[in-house]
Amino acid sequence: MLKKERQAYILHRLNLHNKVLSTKLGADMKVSEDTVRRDLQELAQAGKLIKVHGGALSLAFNEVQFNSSTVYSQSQKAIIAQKAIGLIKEQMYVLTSGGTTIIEMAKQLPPHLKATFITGSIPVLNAYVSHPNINVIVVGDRVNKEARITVGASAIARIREVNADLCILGTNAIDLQRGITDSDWEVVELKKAMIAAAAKTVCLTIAEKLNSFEALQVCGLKQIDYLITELDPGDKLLRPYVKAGVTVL
Amino acid sequence: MLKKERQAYILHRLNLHNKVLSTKLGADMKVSEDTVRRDLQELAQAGKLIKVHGGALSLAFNEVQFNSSTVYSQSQKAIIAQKAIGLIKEQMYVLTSGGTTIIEMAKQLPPHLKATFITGSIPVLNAYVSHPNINVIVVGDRVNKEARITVGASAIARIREVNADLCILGTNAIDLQRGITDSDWEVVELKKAMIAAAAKTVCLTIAEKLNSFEALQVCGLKQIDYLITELDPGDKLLRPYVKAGVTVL
DNA sequence: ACAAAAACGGCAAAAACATGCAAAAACAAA
DNA sequence: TTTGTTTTTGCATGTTTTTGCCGTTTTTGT
Repeated sequence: MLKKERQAYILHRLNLHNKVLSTKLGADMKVSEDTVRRDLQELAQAGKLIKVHGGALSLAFNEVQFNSSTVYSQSQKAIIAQKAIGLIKEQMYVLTSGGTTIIEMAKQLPPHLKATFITGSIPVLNAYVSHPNINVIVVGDRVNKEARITVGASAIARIREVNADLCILGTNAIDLQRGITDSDWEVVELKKAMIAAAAKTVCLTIAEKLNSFEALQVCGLKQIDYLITELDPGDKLLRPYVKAGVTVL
Repeated sequence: MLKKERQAYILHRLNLHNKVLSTKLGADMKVSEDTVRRDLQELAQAGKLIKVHGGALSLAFNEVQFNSSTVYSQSQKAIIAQKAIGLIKEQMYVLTSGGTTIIEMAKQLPPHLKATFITGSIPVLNAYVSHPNINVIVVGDRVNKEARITVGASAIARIREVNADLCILGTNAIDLQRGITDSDWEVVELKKAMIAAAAKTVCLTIAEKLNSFEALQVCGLKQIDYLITELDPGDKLLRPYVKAGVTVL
């Protein structure tokens, strides 16, 4: 096997799997690991891949994984937030859960907007109260320290009394079969109540969380009216959700 | 699994769920917990996450706004806070209003203290939720933007349901004839309810506000069990209050 | 205050790496 | 073709990195 051939093969494998192992390459190409190592070294020098201990990683892998600065997916979440804000009309009553995406949305609410927001999440609350025009209603009850959200029977009872126009949920995991799922029982109960109390349910999630799931179901896909991700609505990742009857924005 | 891959996976999981556990990561990636711990250590060093006992937290979660801006009479309020904390015993239920003095108290609560605090004040709430052991109950209702406290019929109804041991009030004005007075009608209503719902009422105020009054009465002096200022209890400024039957600390 | 869980630090085995070297192969020029 | 030079490759050697293990210390929850 020629040197150029070998290196082409390495890049080929790299495109396929995003990673290669020196040992495996050596075995597959029937050359010594030293040779492979030298090849990897050259390719790394040429900027064709990223050399790591034990093998190499594709450049694409690195971009995807490490392009985030301080706040992960900040820009994606900003896009999602803007789309969600588009659904909120003047004088609406909006129920919102917690989560960084919701916080991002709260921060970006246009200053002139007059609407009423209802939440039990402390961090979201903090974002809302600095807005000049919106009304804020707090759902009271015991505070769940991990999620920093009010949970409990009273919170759920209060939410049941609400007739909101929108319920906007930050989502931990969403999946075609299982719908929205979460890991905290108390939070799940709360979200269920919020969905029941609103005319329309909006689900915010970064594309990464699509097709993942956790232990407890919040609701099925059918109960979701809008799904918002940072992707273009026509993206092929979203197609199954469109087929399932969800409006994707 | 390569080291970089592992670390990318950790960040991935972290940004998905805002927290990771060393044990779970070790099991999922089929490496020892020591390896995970070392990975977390490196990532923490690089500022990609926040290492905590048992795992790590995402940077995004850490965004809490504690504006430690110049609080008026900070040192006096710290003294008052300490005296007030002396009244709080284990397992007590404590109703608190808002105000910078109460916030100061909340920040200084000893870490081991196990008690339940009930409040409708957003800034106070923020201080409470970062305490490791106390339970926090939020009184829900509409948020009064000026006072950053929940107000309204529902809030008052919820407070009426409470049987607290202590009601600790930050005070705007106190006076021998008029007792505690305030300027915001909604806040006054709320404070009245809080006093009624607790066995003992504690009034916190800096000496400056002694012998001043505002338009609306919260309660008379007789309803106050403890008066706490930064002054020595024997100070002559406080003597009239002692005579009126208030316990001055 | 106590028991369990987690973190720390050192250790050692294994894997991966770097380096030097020599044989083999490829190449260039006579 | 022959000869000398360069490149490539595999191997031996010693070094570094990585990783799991283990005993000790720290932290945590009850």
